[in-house]
Amino acid sequence: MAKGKNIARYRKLYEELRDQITGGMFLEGDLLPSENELCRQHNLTRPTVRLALSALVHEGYIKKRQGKGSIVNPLPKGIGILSVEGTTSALQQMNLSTGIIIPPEIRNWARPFMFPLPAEIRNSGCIYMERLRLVDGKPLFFDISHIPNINLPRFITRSFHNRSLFDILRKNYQIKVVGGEQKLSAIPADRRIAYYLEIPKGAPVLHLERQLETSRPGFVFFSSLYCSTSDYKLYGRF
Amino acid sequence: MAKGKNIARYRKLYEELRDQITGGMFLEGDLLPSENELCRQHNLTRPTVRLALSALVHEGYIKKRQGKGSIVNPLPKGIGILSVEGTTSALQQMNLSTGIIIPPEIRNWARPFMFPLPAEIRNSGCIYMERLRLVDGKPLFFDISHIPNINLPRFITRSFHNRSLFDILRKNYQIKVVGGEQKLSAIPADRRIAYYLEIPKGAPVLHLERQLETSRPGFVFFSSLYCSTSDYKLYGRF
DNA sequence: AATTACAACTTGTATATACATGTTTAATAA
DNA sequence: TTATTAAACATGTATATACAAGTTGTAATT
Repeated sequence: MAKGKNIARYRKLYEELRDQITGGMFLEGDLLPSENELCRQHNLTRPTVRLALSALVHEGYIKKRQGKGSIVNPLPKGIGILSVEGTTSALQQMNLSTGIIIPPEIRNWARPFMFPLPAEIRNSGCIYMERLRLVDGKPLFFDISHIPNINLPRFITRSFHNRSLFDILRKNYQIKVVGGEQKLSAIPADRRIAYYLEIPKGAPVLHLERQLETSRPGFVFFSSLYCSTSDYKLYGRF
Repeated sequence: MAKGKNIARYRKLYEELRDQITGGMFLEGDLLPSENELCRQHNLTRPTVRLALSALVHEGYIKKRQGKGSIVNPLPKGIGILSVEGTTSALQQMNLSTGIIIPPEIRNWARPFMFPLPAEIRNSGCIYMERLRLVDGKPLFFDISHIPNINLPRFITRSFHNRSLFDILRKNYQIKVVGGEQKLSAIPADRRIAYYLEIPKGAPVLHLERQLETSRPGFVFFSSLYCSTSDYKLYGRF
């Protein structure tokens, strides 16, 4: 498939600017080219350019000031996880590694599940995956993903090494996360969590359960995350 | 002042639809009037109507499906706190009450503060307030607000009873929260927190520190929240 | 009766244009 | 030199229009 052919022009501009920001081409406080300048550079009109910019605003990469311009926000110094963005994004300088505990495999959906499951999804297989995210060698997240096995060719064979699930879905399958629900709680670590996160049993742990809704109608997926926040706090822009 | 005069037309439509959704005029799964219908009803053009709708999408009130329409999302059944929306919003049916522990008062800013303070804010006074949010009589949140005392006439005398700080800022001062940062951790409850939340000392508690950025340039405010999640989980749409 | 094709309606994308309003800089006047 | 003014430029708001693409119900066809 001629990837990148039928993708909206505002979306391509969004991807380009986003890559430039996360890639360090712009630094905190820098101004993006003005809207009219972007129009000229990409041969677009202002409403189209503004579509791309408002997506960047929405996701916290930039802020806009009338009369001033589009100002690049600081990249999250902690672990960006609470906004719509995925775990690994925008973690340039931190030494983040990923340990695969259970590689992607097809399973049945657990019953009961953390969120009510639509019938189409419950009847499909579930791609199950367990990962441990380490920062500077110290385990920080224990991450369980549940993804409906619907029209995701070659998904299981892809490498998730230091790549966000969000990035893979967006770039390889044109599936964009457009929103979702999350449930958050502070719980004492059980034996298994304590073992993986290398903390005492019973220590406070953040538990985040998320249902991610996507631009593909009916396609939602799920994430369950246990975080040790004794050394690092969870950080997010929104 | 003739309030509601110089406010953008798309913003008034947004407020109207938002009130209708949170007020129960639309139920989960209902379709909003189509964009063209809203154009006719309010004598606007589609780009303007779409501005209002995209704000509702952004804040999780609706989702849109091409060819279908604008579909109303379920109102959060838990406590909506993680998205941009304030604490009290969208809690129609739950019996939420607010106990004022320390009513709004002028203080100096604490040093060190949870976020770095811009000079203009550090030199201004700080409106400090402590509240306890109870659901069905059970304390759930211990909420500390820090607001710069800059051009907020009559702020201290306003009633915060069952009103979200966000609503007050938006409707009385035309200050909209446009984003921010948050730091999240799971900590053991200290004596004071345990006392207010009526839980054992050392029980896991969610700690949420937020810096809220607004549509008024340079105006940010802060919130520090301690939540007991043993009975209710924190719930958010994003 | 079941299927197909189409029409009507929906949101998505994009252009072109205009004026309002906030910010910055440079020219001008005191 | 300092203060004021104006111009240039930034984003914000709004209109008008057009076509693409997804959804749904209906009418025609098999």
